[in-house]
Amino acid sequence: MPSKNTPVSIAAVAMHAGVSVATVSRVMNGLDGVRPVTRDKVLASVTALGYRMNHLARNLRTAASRLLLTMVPDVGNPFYSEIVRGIDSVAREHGYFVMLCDTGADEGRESAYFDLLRTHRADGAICLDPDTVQHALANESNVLPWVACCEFDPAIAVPYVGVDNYRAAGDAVRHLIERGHTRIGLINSDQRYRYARERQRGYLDAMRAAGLPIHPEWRQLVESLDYDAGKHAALQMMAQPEAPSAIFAVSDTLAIGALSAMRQLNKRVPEEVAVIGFDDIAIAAQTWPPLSTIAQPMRLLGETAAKLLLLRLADPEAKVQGVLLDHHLIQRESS
Amino acid sequence: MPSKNTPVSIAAVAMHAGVSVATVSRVMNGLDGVRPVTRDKVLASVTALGYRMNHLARNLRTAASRLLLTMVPDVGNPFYSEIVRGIDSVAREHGYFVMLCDTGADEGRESAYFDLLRTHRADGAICLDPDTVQHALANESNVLPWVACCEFDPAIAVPYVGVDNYRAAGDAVRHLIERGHTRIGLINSDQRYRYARERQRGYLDAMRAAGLPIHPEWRQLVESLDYDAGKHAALQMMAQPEAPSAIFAVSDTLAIGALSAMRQLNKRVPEEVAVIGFDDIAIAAQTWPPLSTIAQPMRLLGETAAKLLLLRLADPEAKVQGVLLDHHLIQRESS
DNA sequence: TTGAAAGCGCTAACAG
DNA sequence: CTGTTAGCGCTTTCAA
Repeated sequence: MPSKNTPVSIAAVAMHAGVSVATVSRVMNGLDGVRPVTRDKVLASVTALGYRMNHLARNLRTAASRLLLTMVPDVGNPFYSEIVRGIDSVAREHGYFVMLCDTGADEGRESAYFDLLRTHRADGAICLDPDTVQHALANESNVLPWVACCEFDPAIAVPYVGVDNYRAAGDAVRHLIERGHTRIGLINSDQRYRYARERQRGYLDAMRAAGLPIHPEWRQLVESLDYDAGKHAALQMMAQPEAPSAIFAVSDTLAIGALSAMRQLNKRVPEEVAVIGFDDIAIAAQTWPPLSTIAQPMRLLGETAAKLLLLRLADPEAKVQGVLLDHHLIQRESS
Repeated sequence: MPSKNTPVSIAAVAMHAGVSVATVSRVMNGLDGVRPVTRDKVLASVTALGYRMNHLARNLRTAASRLLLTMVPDVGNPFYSEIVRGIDSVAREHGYFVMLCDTGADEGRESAYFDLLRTHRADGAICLDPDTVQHALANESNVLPWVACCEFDPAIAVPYVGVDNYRAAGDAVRHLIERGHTRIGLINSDQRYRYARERQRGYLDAMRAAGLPIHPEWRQLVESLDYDAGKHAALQMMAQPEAPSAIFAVSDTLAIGALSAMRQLNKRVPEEVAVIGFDDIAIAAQTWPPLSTIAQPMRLLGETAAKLLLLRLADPEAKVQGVLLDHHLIQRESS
């Protein structure tokens, strides 16, 4: 079976089978209205010639690529990869391929990727970038099919899925308070993210509601979500004269960095300082001590985002709603 | 500026500018042989109408999608995500988008993704799947442009990039031996991966070369590379009457799981049992104790793979070689 | 320097 | 049930 250099076209199959291209097309697309005998004849030619449809041509006709774009700020972050898995599974289930793009939360790069949508190389997009960069896409939201995942601004008319970050952060802080802490620090991330702003609001309000003191020095802002960033922030925070006895980090990666800082400082966790994270990524259960955290349903978040997008694709008119998923506290040994 | 529902085509621009579609095409592609006046006229119409080229149509003509496929066994594995970053950066530099696909190391899924190549929806592919599943693609290697990364079989005629797993594993074991260990265990992964088989060979030969005893019970095979798998394997290994005093895990994630197991067993690391991993993912420096490991140049691995593919795309005839990159030992506190 | 026209491989009316 | 035919939006000779 010589692998032909010239890819065989639908016309070649039609000729070989002694039918018209239309019939071949019908068979390839599983449309009915084709006599079994004819179908078999076509199928035989297909295998005989090793025919494979050129999707490019089909897409041009149908104006659909069956490709879904997923834009994430950082593919390396385990939080995002779990979400991506969720997206991928429902996309594949519906015959779509997903194209994963790492934007680095950069507006320019995101816009470049978004061009894939504008130029019909992708049918729809799921955006996990900061809501501040999402705003740039908001104008086109009515004409271009995209949905927001995790990050979203309810004010812009785009379907979204996420969690109630304000309440979740409050839950984390209230948990710390219940454990007897009064000096609670916050390691927060890039304020371009709405989740960061919301969680900070949750932290602040929970502290106030409990009548606890709020020290600006107990709040550290970091730019990236990697372990080192969390470590440095924690080190910084503990270097102060009156340091917190508990730390709430808005991401597990940051919290794990904080754990590492405590080790370096010879502070026992949770006896001397308690730590709680956010997300519940796989490694949170493996750290020392195992990390308490606010779990987000990552997989489901991704699946839901994909479903919302598919809905929007199926019916561009349908006004699809935003949806909030439940979080929950997982207490392990770090708090 | 009303966002038109009907996407404007090249014909619309031509009409608006009072030129032919051919001229518009020339301008869009930056070909010369167009009078500046004409060019400006066209450009003006382009912005006036908000024209964006339909790449689908262009691709059909040029038979190129500017899309590169990257097939990884598990997007959630931090080792792979760093490689993906490398691939992405050089691809983008050359005007390609990369489409990241999670195959789960499943032959069926990989084949489905590979269809994107066969049906012209992607120009080339980079495969990180087990060499055993790569074999299925080997027949088409001469006609379909793809390269292997990390996993590769030198026997099949496909460009590849990776490290010398045999020697690297030997280095890890020799390091443990130098630290005075004689009872060394191996946590190895799925034997469908050539790297797993090579590292095992490296382990075995290094042990033999040092005249050390080899106990089959000191070898644990796991199916997945997640933390839990490493933990269970380590637990299993330590449950034996004569347990190892050192463990070499073929992946950092596995090694981190082993660290977690030692904690549960109240074994001090490295005093009672030493642990060394492989890869040097970001979190390896943050564990307790910080993990010794064999570092792979992950980023460079990805960049090189992309470059090899680009080379193959530019000149399908050129016989591009396989390349091996250097690894190195990083000793931290777990050994 | 520009335009006319022929496809790229496929789908979808519309006929028969 | 099957075939004819007209495009999808673009690139690319070939002529003018």
